[in-house]
Amino acid sequence: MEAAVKRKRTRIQKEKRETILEAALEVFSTHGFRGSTIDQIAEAAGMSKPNLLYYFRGKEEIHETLIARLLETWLAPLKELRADGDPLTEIRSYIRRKLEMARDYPRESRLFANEILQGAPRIMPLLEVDLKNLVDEKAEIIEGWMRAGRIACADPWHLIFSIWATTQHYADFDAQVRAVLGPERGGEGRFEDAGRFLEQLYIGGLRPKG
Amino acid sequence: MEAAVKRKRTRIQKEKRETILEAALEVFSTHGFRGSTIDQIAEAAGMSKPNLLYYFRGKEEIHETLIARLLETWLAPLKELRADGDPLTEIRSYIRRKLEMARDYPRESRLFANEILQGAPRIMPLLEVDLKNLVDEKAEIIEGWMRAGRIACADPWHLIFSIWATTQHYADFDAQVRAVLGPERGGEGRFEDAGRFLEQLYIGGLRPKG
DNA sequence: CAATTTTTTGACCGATTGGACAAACGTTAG
DNA sequence: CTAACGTTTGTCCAATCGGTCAAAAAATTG
Repeated sequence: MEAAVKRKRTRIQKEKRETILEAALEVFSTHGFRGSTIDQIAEAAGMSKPNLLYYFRGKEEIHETLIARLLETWLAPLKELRADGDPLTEIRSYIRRKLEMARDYPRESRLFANEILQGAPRIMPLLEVDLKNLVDEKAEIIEGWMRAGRIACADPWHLIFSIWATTQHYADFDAQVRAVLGPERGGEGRFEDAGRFLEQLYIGGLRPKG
Repeated sequence: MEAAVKRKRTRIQKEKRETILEAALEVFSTHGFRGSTIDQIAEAAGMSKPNLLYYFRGKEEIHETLIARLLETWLAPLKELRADGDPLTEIRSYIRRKLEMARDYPRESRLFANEILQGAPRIMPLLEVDLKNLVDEKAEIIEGWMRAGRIACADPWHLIFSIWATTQHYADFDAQVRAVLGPERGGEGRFEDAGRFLEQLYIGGLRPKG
């Protein structure tokens, strides 16, 4: 209670909130926001609906908490791109990190994709500020490499978009990827195959001419 | 009525069904299946809910009709990939066609993305048969080009995935692309920029070594 | 014109939804 | 023990959902 400003949470509150968020991630990522019900989340979290609503004010607050926390995780790989590294190595590492995230955190990727797909109504401000600033900053770095002739010239923003697209594809469109590859080729090896392909594509496509 | 097998539709029925499908595409693509209501679709189509339900048996049937029709449109660009053409030209044309579809039919792309994101519950059989067969066939062609040394060797399935991902990204994640590019760079020119970038990436990445 | 068929609508229904609430339960400090 | 606190639950509610239905209104046909 208090003035709602003070964050005084008991141990149980912290634990239960985590349990709920974990369950909500599972449910939201597979059914979308409107497709998910509080009952579903409550059941997945192993508690009753009123009990869940004791820890979160409502469905919206759960979703907001999840998205806000997710954005940090999502920006992290790009933040690691360093201007003082070897360009091709830096880009290759970034692709690898993003692909690992698609493999290890597909639910987070799908939650994010769901939100963007529907116009990002709940996070547009964050995208326009935090994400845009980060991308602008890193695009600047990449552009510097290009001007120095260390990699081929290309639009750095669209380069970043293409890396997002190709890597997250394996999380967001997993159902389609599996369907097309079939049971044999669609196993766990698909991420290694994808990694090899993407590395070759980007190394070849970005190697400076000459 | 009749035996339901015979398709005897009056002029009004055909027109109204088209109006409904157009409205449903708009609504479904921005809110997903569960996020959309019949009332929303009816209002977007300019008619009452019972009137809409006079032309379609239910929400599910509208969605199914939409998806079935969409799949044809969606497979078409890949079908045009011809084994007897110049490899790099064929691939470049395919990328261009897909990018044009993302630009001109973003709602269709998002409808499809929504469905796949949630595990493709309604079209998995179609993916496993129609889509898989088509991709396998075209992957075979691409593999032939690679064996002949006409383009660099790479996994043809993942090559196709990457083309899907990078082109559809501009429709599915349009909100994010616009947010990052900002008002100036995010205008209509973004598709031309994307086209130039992707062409360079794939031409460079697939040019045979030597 | 009247008869018939197609189209449209207002009223309604059962099910599900997000959420409220008081009562009950459990735990711990005195 | 009791009082105070945090936690949990059963019950209930208003709103919304997909869908039905009978009857009105148009349109078509004779």
